[in-house]
Amino acid sequence: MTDGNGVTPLDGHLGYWLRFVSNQVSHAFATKLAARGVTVAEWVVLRELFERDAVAPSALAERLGMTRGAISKLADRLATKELITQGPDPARLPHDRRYQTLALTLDGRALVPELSALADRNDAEFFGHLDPGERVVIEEAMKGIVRRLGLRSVPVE
Amino acid sequence: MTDGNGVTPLDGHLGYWLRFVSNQVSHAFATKLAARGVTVAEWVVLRELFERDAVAPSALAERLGMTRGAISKLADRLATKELITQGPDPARLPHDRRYQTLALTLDGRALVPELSALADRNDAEFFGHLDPGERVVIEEAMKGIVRRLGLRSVPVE
DNA sequence: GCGCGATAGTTTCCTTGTCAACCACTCAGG
DNA sequence: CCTGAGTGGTTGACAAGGAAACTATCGCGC
Repeated sequence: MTDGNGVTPLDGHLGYWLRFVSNQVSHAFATKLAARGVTVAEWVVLRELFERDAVAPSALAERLGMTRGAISKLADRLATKELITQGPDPARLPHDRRYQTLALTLDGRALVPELSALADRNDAEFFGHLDPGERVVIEEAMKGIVRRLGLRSVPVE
Repeated sequence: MTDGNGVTPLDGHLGYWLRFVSNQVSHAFATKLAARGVTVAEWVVLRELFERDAVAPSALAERLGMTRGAISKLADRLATKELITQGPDPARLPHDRRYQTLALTLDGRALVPELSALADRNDAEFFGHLDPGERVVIEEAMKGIVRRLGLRSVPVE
């Protein structure tokens, strides 16, 4: 797996191909989302809030593998777009005023299924032609890696 | 593939898993490279220059899927670290003074095999346990996607 | 009750990339 | 010639995230 120089070519690494394709997929998705005025990171947050309404910023940071600072700014952006609301945690009030809660607005909630359709389309464009066997192998391999290395989210160093 | 809401779960997309793993791989690699004071983008440039000495910035931009502006700044950084040299294109001189050429310094050239070893190790950590069959399926699927969609590099919109 | 450490969130600074305007240079047509 | 279109490279404004310092708040131990 080395060339004449004793140095592995870039594309000799599986990681190279994964990165290449993954970047393309994300980029294509970002373009689709941009038409709706949303970034990929914003989409992920919206999607997360759709599932479990009323989430604490730090919990989001944990789940999404971003820093609390990043979530803080992201939340501000989404609030400005009127897609989410920020407020004190009603479940904890009046006890702990440190906690915040993010939740979808009606607009935000209505938007998620539309964006989800874009995500489906995007995935199909890239992976739709794979035969089910291949698909399973790839998906299981990825899940296996995640499990084996105990990966949670990106920044956990 | 949809949950009760009629919305596909995030992890129902193959792209999600690819991105997840790919991010982890890159992040782990970035950490290893950081110990040598190099970023992933810089590594890719060094690796590219290692193969074909004397490359034009715009050619690099094309190959690596970055803008010319990004390469310009990246080259400055690498030059500051004395890993590459920037100069007029000797092959074209004295004809076209617009062309520039990037080339590794001796330090830069000596560094590549060391970084390559890190890349090998990183890839092995994540993918070393896959059996050869799985590996081939994944790699071929990725290459197939690249070929099928005529992908060249990220930004080609 | 008080103070001190932990914890949630915010803010500041830094890095790195894109985008778009810009400069320098070449060359082809009049 | 000289002008103008095209190309290679650089620069400046901006976006987005990470790291770390900072703020506000809480609750435990004395």
